[in-house]
Order: sequence, then structure tokens, then C-alpha cells
Amino acid sequence: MKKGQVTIKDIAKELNISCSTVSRALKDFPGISPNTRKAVMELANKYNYRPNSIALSLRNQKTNVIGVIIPETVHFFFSTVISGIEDEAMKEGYNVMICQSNENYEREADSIDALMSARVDGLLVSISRETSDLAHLQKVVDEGVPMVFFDRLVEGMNATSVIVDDYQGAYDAVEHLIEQGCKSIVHLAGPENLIIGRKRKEGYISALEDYEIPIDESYVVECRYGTQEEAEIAMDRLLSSGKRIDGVFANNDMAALGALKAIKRAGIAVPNEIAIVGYSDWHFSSLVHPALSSVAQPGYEMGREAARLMFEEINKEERGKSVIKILDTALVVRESSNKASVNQPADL
Amino acid sequence: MKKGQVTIKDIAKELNISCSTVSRALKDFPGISPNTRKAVMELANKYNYRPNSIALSLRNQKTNVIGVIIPETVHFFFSTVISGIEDEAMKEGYNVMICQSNENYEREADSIDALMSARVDGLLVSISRETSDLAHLQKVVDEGVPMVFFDRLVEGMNATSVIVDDYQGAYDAVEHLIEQGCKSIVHLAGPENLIIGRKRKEGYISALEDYEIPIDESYVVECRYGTQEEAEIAMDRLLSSGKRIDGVFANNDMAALGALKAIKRAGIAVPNEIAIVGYSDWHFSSLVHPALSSVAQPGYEMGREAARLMFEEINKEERGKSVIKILDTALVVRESSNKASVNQPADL
DNA sequence: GAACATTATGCAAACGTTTGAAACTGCCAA
DNA sequence: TTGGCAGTTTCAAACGTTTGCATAATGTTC
Repeated sequence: MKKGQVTIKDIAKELNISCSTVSRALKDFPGISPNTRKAVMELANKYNYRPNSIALSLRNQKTNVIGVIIPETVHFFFSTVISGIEDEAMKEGYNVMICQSNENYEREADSIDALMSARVDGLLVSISRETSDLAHLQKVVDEGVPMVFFDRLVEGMNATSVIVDDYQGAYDAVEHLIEQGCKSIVHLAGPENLIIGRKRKEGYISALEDYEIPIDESYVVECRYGTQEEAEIAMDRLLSSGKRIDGVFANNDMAALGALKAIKRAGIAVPNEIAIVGYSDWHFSSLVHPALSSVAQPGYEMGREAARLMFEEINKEERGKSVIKILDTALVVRESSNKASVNQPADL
Repeated sequence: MKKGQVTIKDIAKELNISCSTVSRALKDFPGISPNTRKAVMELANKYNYRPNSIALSLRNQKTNVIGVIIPETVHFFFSTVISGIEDEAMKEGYNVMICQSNENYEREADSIDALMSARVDGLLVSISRETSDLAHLQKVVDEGVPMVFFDRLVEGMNATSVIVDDYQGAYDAVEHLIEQGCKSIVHLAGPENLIIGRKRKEGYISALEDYEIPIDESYVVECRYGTQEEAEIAMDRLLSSGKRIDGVFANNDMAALGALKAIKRAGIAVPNEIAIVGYSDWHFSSLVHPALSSVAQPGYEMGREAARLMFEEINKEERGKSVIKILDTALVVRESSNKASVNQPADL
């Protein structure tokens, strides 16, 4: 027996008929005699024939593959996005090619090249933290390949995007802290070059303004890498500065956790003396002690929505104008910011 | 300008030369005049020419794509495996197509079909919990497509696999509990149909035997789904049964966490009255309170190793005999099982 | 000025599939 | 006998690329 998978040719040869006939028999085209059809079907079944997607792609100029570029796969939020993309793609009969940029510009550009070479029908991208030069992305647009950004909005590029309402999420979080009685709220901010971080900071500031709390820039500390250690150090410094602090709003949960650690080590009670709210509602947030309040982002929904918008673009003839879809966040209040909860025994 | 990406044909037409010449010029073949080469290169650059992988795949009968089938992407361990696979694949110039089975047999079979249709050069598979019929996998082997299993060994199929030494990992964990003075150790076991779970149970039993602790089957409770809630209920039941219990070895960290919750709610001290060790060392394990001891599995390494074995198989002519690569686990001792630590203030 | 070597280029087939058009088989009617 | 028609089937081209072989154009040699 021949190696590899069976092709239409193999079937044609074995039955002594032409490829065209086999092709038509396989798809119930009119004008094929019942006998021929039956013989073809049987052989196809016997040899487990599967249409060669590569050949189809070449002929149809369509691969039914979408490419995904994501900063890291090992990240609770992004893994939920992938899951959403995958589910939606499978439903639509698309395969998904994944590349992780590891937050590295070079690798992002290389990955885009690889995916473009693979002639993906569309690209779902969340740009790396490092990326500021947009040439590689512009090329994609110029060549007419639909592209949808998710989670991280790209400035200077008018493209369809799915993001979360970071401003509102942050506003809600800070408002909640204020309602809990906080007046001196620290913000562990994200890096300045990601819109995401800036929007959250804006939400923080607006909330303070709306409640007539004076804004003190020294209460805003940039945590560039968003790691636990970085936040811990930043928090230590703030605590030992002697400033009055009764609330912390962190740009992400890892930072919130770092802050929590520093605060506990300093012997300060959470949430009673300092209340904390994080951002992203990572998997671990509900599991630490005290359980961390956080702003939940709908990752799975984001993945599905981004894929959906992509398929819309793929299916329509002319390029429509780009949409920005904003998904709502949900503030999840847990022990770390809920002063009413502290008299109950802390659970986990 | 023509829509879509530029092809060799486009360049050939514009320069009034043949495709062959362009093709050869692009890859520095001998026998092309410097002038022609230069003209081709310039145009290729100008139009951002990228070889069409689809056409290449068809011609070379090789796609440079590997397929990955994974139970879920939203899972700390699996996401690290994906990361390892992706890094290794990119290094070797391969793209990665990912399908998640969501632990569903039907979907797993469909995904395999889709990937085979896409003519992937190899398949990396971690089978779903549900899978017991292996016909879909056997077909892959029969058609000569290299396949490597990871994490979950497939019985009745002699295939290259990368797994973790579950027996030893479990043995180490239970031995550690015994060394901490535990004598009545509960095992929250995994589902019987996954080898993984059975191996861990064997490790548990061997450790008890080696230390001459009598084995009581009622101390082994199957947690089919491995959720926190399931384990919590199981633990509640065990605690209220009046049995003496001073240690828990759980089949995974979620179950360990469920047990921890139940135990704390019952007012029993961890680790002093009951010590707990989980399995997998999920991201959250170090973050809960008390921090959970766990058996760490090298997910990233597993991904890389599986990919590496796959490329080896792809590159050699005849199918070699299948290897089973066993990676070592590492016991990470934290507060939940370290009685020496309890006098120090619990951190987080 | 014929024979030949060298250099640069083109032709055609192949990979697997689809599809419009052409062609072949019977068969019936004019 | 010819024409026409339906029912089947085949041909050929196309998608983008590579590559063995053929060919063209030029230069070199006796």
C-alpha cells in the first residue's frame, strides 16, 4: 500500500475513472451514475479519504485558518481568550494557528510573517508590551488581510478591536474603595506605553475627582512589569514613606498580591486599615487570603467576540469601517476590600 | 494594484521573465545574471513578497505545521505545555495548530480529522478524560503521521509519549507526609480510567507499604472531576465519619484546596492536625493560605520534549520504535504540610 | 566560419482539487 | 442516415512553487 493519506487520484486510478468523476461523486453532484457514486463512496470510506485542505486552500485562495498572536499563553486571562477563539473558530470550521510573542517585538514581527506566509484568512492580535513600531501590522492591513485586535488597543491604527472598558472598570473599583471609606488611595499603575494602563489610571483619577478627593501624583506608582516582587518593593517604599494610605488599587492582580504581601508583613490589617482591589480577576484571586477583590474581565467572551468580528470581516466583500467593541467588566468584591466581612471568620 | 499578496508570477510578469527565473533568483541559485537577480530582489522587497507556504506545502508534501490536541487551554499546567511546544516549534520553523477537546471524545475525534485534513506533519496529543475508543488515533498511526502523546499515557497503543513520573511523584509526596508524622493518610484519587490517577494511587500505596502503614481502602476516595467542590464534599464526609485522619494526599491541587477548605471549616489546624499535599503545583498553590505543598510537574519541559521527539520522528525515514520519556517531578514543600513552619507567622 | 563551451533563461510537469466546457454513449424521431 | 438529446464521463486549466531538461544567446577556439 502507498504511504500517506489517500487522494482523489488514488481512488480514480483504482476505479479506472477520472479525478473529476471522483470529485463529483464525493460531493453528490448531479450527473453521476448511482453505480459510480456508490463505488467511489465505498472506496473513500474504506481508505478513510480526507480532502486535502492544502490543495483546497491553494485552489480556493482561502485556507480556513486564522492566526492568533498573543503575548503569552501561560496567563490566565489570555488562556481564556484562546479558549473563546478556539471554540468560535471550530464552530465556523476554521483552524487556529497560535504564536506567542513572549512580549517581544522581534518575535511578534516574525510570527506575523510566518502567519502571513501561511496565508491565514485573518489575524487576531494582542500586541506585545514592547511594540511601538507598527510597520509589521500596517503591512497586514495593506495586503488586505482582516485583522482584529483584542485586549490591547493599538494607537495610530484604525482597526477593529475588542477591548474591555478599562476606564469604567477602574472607576468602579476606586468608587467601591471610596464607598468603603478610603480617602488615601494608592494606584499601582501599569506601564505608560500601554493604553490599557493609562485608561485604568484615568478611571482612578475620575473617581477621585467625582468624590472630591484631591489627587496626589505621589500616590501613583508605575509598576512596569506587573510582577508581584515589583509591587511588593513599591508598596514597601510607600508604606515606609510615612504617607497616610488606606486603599490600594492595583493595575493587575499580581501587583495587588505583592501589595497585600507587603502590607501584611508591615502588620497592617486588610481590609480594615488598608483595602485592596486588583484587576483581571485571575484564577488565584479568589483563593488567596484574604480573597482579593478584583475587576473581572470577560476573557472567554473577548475571544469569541474577536473571532466573530473577524469572520464577519472575512465574509464581507469590501472592507467595512472598523469597529471598536467594548466589553463590560464586573467588579468582584471579596474580603480584601469588604470591611463588612471582617467579623466573619476568614475562609480561605 | 492587485489585491492579496504578491506571487512569483506577479514579479515575473512585471519584469517580463519566467517564474523559474524569479524562483531561482530569490534563492541565490547559480546561473542567474546579477542584473536579473538584483531586479527580482528589489521588486520582491518593494512588494513585500512572502513565499506562499500553501503552494510549498502542496509541492513538498510537507506543511511545516504540527497539530496539538489538548483537553483545555484554560489550565495552568496545559498552558505551560503549550508554551513549551510553541517555543520549540518556532525554533524549528514550524507553525502550531491548536485544538482543545474540552475533555470531549467527539470533539477530539473531529479535531484529529481536521488536523489530518490540514495535513499536519505531526500530532501532539493529550487525550481527553472521556476517550476510551482509540480508533481515531489508530488511523493516524496507520496513515504514517508521527504522533507523540504527552501527560496522559494511552493504554493499548504503542506510541512515543512524554509523561511525568506520577508514581514517584506520589510516592515522594506521601513519604514526606509520613516523615512529618502522618499515619492516617487520605488519598483523594483521580478517575480510574486515567493511568495518571492510577499511577499516583500506586505511589501512595507503595509509600504506605514501605513504611509499614496498613492500607485502608476507605481512605481512598475517587474524585472523578477533580473540582474543588467535589473534594470539599468528599472531605466533609470523611471528617464526619469519625475516622482518624492526619494527612491528605490529593490527586490535584484543586482537590487539595477543596480539602483544605473543608478542614479549615471544621476548625482543624493545617498542617498540625492534618497535613496536605496536592499535585501539579498550579499557579495558585503558592498563593493560598496556608500555601499548599504540591508535586510540581515540568509542563514547559514536557511541551518542549514532546515537540523535540516529534521532530525527530518527522526527520527520520522509517518509523523508529516508540520511546516513553519520563520526566521527574519535584516535591515543593510549603506550609500546608510543613509542621516545622507553623510557629513562624504565616505569610500569605 | 564552423564547432563547441558557457551563461542565462524558458518549458513543462508535478503536488490535489475543482469546474466549465467538451466529448462520448445510447436512443429515439424525422 | 442524420440530428438531437439526455445521461455520463473526461479534458484542461487554474491555484503558486520548484526543478530537470531543453533552448537561446553569447563568446571562444581552431
